[in-house]
Amino acid sequence: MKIGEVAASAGVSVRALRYYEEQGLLHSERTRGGQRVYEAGAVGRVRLLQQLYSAGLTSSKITELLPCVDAPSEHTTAASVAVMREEYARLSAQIDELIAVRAQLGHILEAASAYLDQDKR
Amino acid sequence: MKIGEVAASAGVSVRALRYYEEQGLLHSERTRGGQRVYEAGAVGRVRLLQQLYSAGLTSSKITELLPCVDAPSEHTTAASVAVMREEYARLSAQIDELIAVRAQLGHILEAASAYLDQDKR
DNA sequence: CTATGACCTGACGTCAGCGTCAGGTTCAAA
DNA sequence: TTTGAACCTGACGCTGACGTCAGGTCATAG
Repeated sequence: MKIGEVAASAGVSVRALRYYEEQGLLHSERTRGGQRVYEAGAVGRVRLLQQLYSAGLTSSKITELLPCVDAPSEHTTAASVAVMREEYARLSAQIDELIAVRAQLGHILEAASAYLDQDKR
Repeated sequence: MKIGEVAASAGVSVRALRYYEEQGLLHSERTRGGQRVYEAGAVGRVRLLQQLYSAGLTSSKITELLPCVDAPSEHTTAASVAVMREEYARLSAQIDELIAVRAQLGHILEAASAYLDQDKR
């Protein structure tokens, strides 16, 4: 697969894919001419990256974690497990906070909707 | 209250408070000399802002929502309710995604921990 | 073989939410 | 009245994840 196809399939920009490679998060072969060629798994990999990014992880954190995902046996050190525990806790805290905010928004929404309904009568 | 006290109480920087004001999210009176003076409620307001920011809302979204929070009856329009519904949905989606990511991380962590334990024997 | 669309490598631009520095003013205690 | 901590307004700096433009190369359909 060429970079454009991967980008389209994964729903990201070509620039993003080059950026991921620059960060060491995505690997590619090259043609004689120097153009990037990806294995089929690349699309899934990119989707995973997107998920992790949108979960608030930074490139460097992902860099620390990916080796464990790729080869759990080879690169699992006490340090990487510690990083994962940290991120797990951070994620949990963030989730709780988001849920609290959503609940608040829910209350406000309810009141607002009721107000609008009443207004219509 | 002066800006330094509010900052300390709310656990944010003085710069952040000025920024919030610049964005129209936080109001203050002024002394004759031009220094900011806040009501007691400001600290809670700032905490709310922090929550919303950490929930991934941008200043402009918050700007759209705050009037509804402040005066639910006065500024509740169909448009603002629509914005709130959008944000509610976005939040829900984000929460689901985070939970999924956390679960993945959990699996990896489990495997990694097991591997380390086995290694020790 | 050639044309043209996709790809390449720099390298600078963007946007948000502040940090930080400069240079000057205000306030409250002593 | 003085002094020094806290405050003021610009205005530039920073970080991360890309967007975008320039100038050139590659690949493949016709």
